Amino acid sequence: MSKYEASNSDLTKNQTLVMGALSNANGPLSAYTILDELREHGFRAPLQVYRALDKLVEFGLVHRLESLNAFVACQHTSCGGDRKENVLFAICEKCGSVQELANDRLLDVVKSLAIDIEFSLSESVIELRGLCASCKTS
Amino acid sequence: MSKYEASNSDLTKNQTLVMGALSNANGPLSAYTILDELREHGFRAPLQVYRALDKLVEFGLVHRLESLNAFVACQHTSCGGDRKENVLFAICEKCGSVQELANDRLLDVVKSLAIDIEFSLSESVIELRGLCASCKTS
DNA sequence: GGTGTGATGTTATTATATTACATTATTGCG
DNA sequence: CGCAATAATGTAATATAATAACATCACACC
Repeated sequence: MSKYEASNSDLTKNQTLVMGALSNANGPLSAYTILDELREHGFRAPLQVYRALDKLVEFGLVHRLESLNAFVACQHTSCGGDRKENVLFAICEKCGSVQELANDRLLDVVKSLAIDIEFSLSESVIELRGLCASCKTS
Repeated sequence: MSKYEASNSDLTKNQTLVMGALSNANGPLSAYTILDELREHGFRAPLQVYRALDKLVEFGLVHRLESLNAFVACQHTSCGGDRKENVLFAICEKCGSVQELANDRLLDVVKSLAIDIEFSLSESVIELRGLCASCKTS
């Protein structure tokens, strides 16, 4: 199995459980929140969660939010391809919702900036903090 | 003292010590690394470091790197002004060096993107990962 | 001199993540 | 099939990062 061909049906038992927890959630979850939710399914230790998360992130099915130390299910209809690293997030500081975006213009600017400073770019962490559309008005 | 007027001479004893540790370092330091370096100066507990860091970040003299859980001295000749949040970082995954940048074009794109999705932007976390110019060639 | 505010000290605790090692499951191949 | 290699899992312990709670100290200001 190529690392780009992983689909939900290929996932192992633990990966499926973690993916399910993240898919059911309406926002990002911490590893320990996932652990607590999965105790009823036999999870006992953080490592069971972290190992599953590592693989899910590798498959592109889950993203790690660096500024939250949390994880969120990919919102693209088909992630796991070459756009895996080309995403950014708008994180609402009021309701905690996360909107995942892929913006070519922004990523082009990032890439050209990297070239300008002779930086060999492997990944961009872009996380916008603020208020989402609905929290902004309420 | 306005929060924009803080200079090194205004800093308290602990803030000065933490600022010194970060200024001497050639790259980012974790709060606990700072703690260890400052034990000889009487530091005993993490909170002494975190409280100083909170203020230094507020003053714009130090930036927090979200993807590293670490802190770095501001590299601008004069930070602490209105550009405080308008910076991004290129983090070398080989040597650990961090280059701080202020790029208007990138930040304009971020702002217009936020407008597009009706997101009220308060802060942008932009951290590029890859290889710096010198590590790239060696 | 008393009062308010900010800084500091200290202990304990919570939150996040990894190391180390043993075991089990699955895959691929002769 | 039987075996070896690889991947996944289980478990305990530990490392790392950050905060809570509470007491005390320093100092400006009236």
